[in-house]
Amino acid sequence: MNPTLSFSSPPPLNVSALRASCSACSMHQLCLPMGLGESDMQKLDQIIGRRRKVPKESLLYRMDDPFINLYAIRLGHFKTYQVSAGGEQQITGFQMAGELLGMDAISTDRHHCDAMALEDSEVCEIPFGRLEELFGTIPTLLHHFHRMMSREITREQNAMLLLGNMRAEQRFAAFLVNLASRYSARGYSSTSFQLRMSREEIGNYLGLTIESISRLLSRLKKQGLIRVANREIELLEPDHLRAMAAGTEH
Amino acid sequence: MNPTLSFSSPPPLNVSALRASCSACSMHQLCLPMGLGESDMQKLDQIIGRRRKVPKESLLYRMDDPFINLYAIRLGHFKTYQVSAGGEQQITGFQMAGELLGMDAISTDRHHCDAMALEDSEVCEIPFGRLEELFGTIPTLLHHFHRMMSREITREQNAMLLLGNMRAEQRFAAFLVNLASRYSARGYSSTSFQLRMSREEIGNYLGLTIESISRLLSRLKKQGLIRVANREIELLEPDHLRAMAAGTEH
DNA sequence: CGCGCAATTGACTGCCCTCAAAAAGCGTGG
DNA sequence: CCACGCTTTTTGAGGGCAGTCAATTGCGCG
Repeated sequence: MNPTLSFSSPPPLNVSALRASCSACSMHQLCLPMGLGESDMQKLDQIIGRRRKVPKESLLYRMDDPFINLYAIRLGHFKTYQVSAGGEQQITGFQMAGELLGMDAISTDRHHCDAMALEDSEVCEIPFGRLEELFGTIPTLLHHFHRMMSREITREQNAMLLLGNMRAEQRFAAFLVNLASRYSARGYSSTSFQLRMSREEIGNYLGLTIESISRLLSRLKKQGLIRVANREIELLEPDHLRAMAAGTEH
Repeated sequence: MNPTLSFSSPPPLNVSALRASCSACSMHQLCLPMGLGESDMQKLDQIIGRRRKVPKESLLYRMDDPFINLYAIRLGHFKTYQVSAGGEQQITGFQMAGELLGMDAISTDRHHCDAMALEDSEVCEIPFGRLEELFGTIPTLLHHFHRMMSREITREQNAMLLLGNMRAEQRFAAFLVNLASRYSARGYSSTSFQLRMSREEIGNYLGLTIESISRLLSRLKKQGLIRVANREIELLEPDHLRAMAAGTEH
């Protein structure tokens, strides 16, 4: 073999460079390693599994799959949904970069829902068993993990409030405002972004039909609160939308 | 002082007997100490704070209270509810003995909802800071805690499915079936129990009005699926109710 | 017995769903 | 570039499920 091939200089460092690295990841201020020092972050890097590309519309995991890994989203968007005994599906959340997938699987050691990529995406595998071992030596990591799980709980409580108490218009405004604040936290515009999900998926998540979503978009557009072109959306009156979401607009 | 007073034989053991004790608690197979050995359970006992009685209709904590303790329910029932910006309240769950309250507060260090006793109840205070210290030395405890948080997440995902996808009758059947299985897990009858909450509270939780709940009760009664007398309820056809909840009855 | 609150029942309304058709995107291939 | 087919979205008309409003009944308690 030709000794000039790069095969001949293989410090294991490169291997780990091919693997995921939290310190180099643009999401580390939002994701699991938030608040960790340099050395703790390296320990975390060592247990993080490979990066995995997840093409649009493919499943990261499906319900009842055995639970091995949590997944941190590096790039892209996902939806998680449950399928009821009667075959109906309910989307339980839309996730974006920096968020953690799979925490609902811990309780039964099997995934509790399907997770599908809404666009070509990329995740880091986090073997949960090894993560739990790390918790013993990095209390900061443990505490932040608890915050992330707790955050997931409050997120879903908010969704319950939305589904149980709000009228269609209010739900939709809350949905837009929620997306806006999450993009804002990631350094993107909070007033102008792309909807990564179809009208049908929005409707499913909000407990409404696709027709209702379409009508709501038309109405808000007519009222001058938003501008819409296909999946591109601009919030022209964020304050008004926030008030609408809070139910305090009148 | 009279040396015959019991003061003169004060092994600290008595003090801890006055405090909460997991090993002596009938709920320890369901609650936080599940699966712990004798010595680990004693370590847990040492950090558990006082028992606290919570009279009917009084608040264990309210939204925005600083987060100090988790609470394990020893006895009784609670409801947790959020109040939206518009002042509407949404019940996010009913909790019973062996369940943990307050996990939604970890993410922000403030409670995210109100927790009110539905009847005279009793809880154990669990100082969360000290619990986190224990996690480093009792991996079993940590793992079980994660399961309980994860369980809370799946519980709420199920509630989202219910609120987003089900018709009124299906929601109510799912509600009854859920209560039944939780009483069953606690060694009580799964077919005959007391509703600890009002019709109004049931309706609020299920995203329905009190009138709808009342009509549903009447209809299921007329169909011979249940027997009702005030808050006493008996499930006469649990299989049928399960099928109704699953949406597979026809 | 009478008061107050909770629950039930009935009549009617309205929000959102269902059904249906037209319009707009979007990828493919001529 | 346009034609074509397919999917997604929009728009319209009408219906139904659960909500609203209102009156009655039942139950606990002084």
